[in-house]
Amino acid sequence: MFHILVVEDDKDLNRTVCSYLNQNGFEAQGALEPEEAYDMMYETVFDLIISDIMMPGTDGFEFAENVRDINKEVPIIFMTARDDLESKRKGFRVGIDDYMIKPIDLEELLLRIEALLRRAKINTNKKLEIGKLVLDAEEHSAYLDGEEIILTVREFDILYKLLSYPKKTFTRTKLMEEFWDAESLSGPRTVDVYMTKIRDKMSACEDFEIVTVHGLGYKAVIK
Amino acid sequence: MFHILVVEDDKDLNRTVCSYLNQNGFEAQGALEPEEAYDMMYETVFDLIISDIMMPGTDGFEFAENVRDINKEVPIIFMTARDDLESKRKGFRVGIDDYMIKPIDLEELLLRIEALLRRAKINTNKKLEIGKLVLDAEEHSAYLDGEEIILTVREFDILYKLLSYPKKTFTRTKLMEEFWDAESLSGPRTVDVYMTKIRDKMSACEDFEIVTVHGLGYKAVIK
DNA sequence: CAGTGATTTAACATTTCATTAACATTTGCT
DNA sequence: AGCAAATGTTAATGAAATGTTAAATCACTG
Repeated sequence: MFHILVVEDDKDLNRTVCSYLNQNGFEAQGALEPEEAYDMMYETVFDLIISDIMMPGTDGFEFAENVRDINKEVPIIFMTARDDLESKRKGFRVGIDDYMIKPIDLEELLLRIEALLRRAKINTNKKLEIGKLVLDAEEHSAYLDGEEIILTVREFDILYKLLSYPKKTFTRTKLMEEFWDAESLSGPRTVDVYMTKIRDKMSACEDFEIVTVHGLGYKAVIK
Repeated sequence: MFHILVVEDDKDLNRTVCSYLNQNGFEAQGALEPEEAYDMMYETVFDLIISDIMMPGTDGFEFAENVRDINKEVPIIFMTARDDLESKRKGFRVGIDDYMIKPIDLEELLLRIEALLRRAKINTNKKLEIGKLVLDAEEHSAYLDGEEIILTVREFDILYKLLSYPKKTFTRTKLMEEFWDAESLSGPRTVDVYMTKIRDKMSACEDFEIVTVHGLGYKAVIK
């Protein structure tokens, strides 16, 4: 559910970190060099990036700056063999969020990832409870008052997103960027159809409402 | 100006950290024990808290939990002599954001504080507060005394603009350039209608006024 | 390859809101 | 005061956005 990008030219370390994260409930993907990372960022929206500093070609600082130009929000953790203050200073200056010295303690990395995601307000808590409604991101299922409500993957994703950020308006485009393949040619009106479906299926739920923001998009409002 | 609370029973270290932060543009205050810290939190709203783990009386974990009960948002950094994973785990579990091992490298502490504040700031919505009126740019919504006032996108945009630059006069043309499509052929009198609508919807708000600047345009004046 | 369910499109219904135009009022000026 | 121009106000209009439904398409499974 949470996508993490690991940029590290050491193949073994890369695989170790990725598989550890994958075993712990994340969707981690590895890139061996910044160029590969850029390509992957076209495909997937990552919730967090872990990057080495010393890499062939673009170094980690440059990479972090480029990432920041595109996305000011995504948390970045640097991983490095160097423990000199100048590197740290440079790293924090280009907008990283945390800094870990190799050898990496994987469990600590996990703790720091969770702390950062929590702070980035990305809910690591995989269950969302809104009154009598429970959304379980793990199971991709919804229960209203204990009774399961069958939602398709798209329906669930959209609803979960909206309810994760109550009152925040999402444009159709934003939602599609997030949940549809990049190459998808579906028109934005598709989203409208999903809203009708979600509203319909959730009509028995009194605890929130999907509100249309005319000219912008949709938002969930908790009552 | 950011307010930082340093909770550390070692008087020397406490003073060292505080004065270093104060020299670097922060308003740091020290508390020698959690009880003192609670008192200070009554007086001041802190933007960040740095806490030792081992302290007489309440320990750092308990302290962090208590702080979290009151304020779920404020970033917390732990500072400790211990470097055992169990402590880290416990710390991150009670909701801290970062963890530093003594002896503290002050410059690194500063970097981490800045990274955390930056992230905390990204997550604060751009809110405009004018007396009892709150405009939330993120939500595109207005609350007067807690009660939501429904505004259309245009109404909100215009009002937000005017209130962002109180007393500055905006011509109809300027406003239209900013919020209308470039190809829009709408006449400038359209803006007048919006002013009527905004004044109407905001009639219950005593804290500001939209003033007509005859021959020029409109401005917001805060009372 | 048929069948099931999810997704998308298309068409039509409905709602919202931007715009205009008409008329009322105010302002600035002589 | 008296006039013209600027602004205030209101309601009606229509274009654009959204809601809804059903049928078409796609993707997968047995």
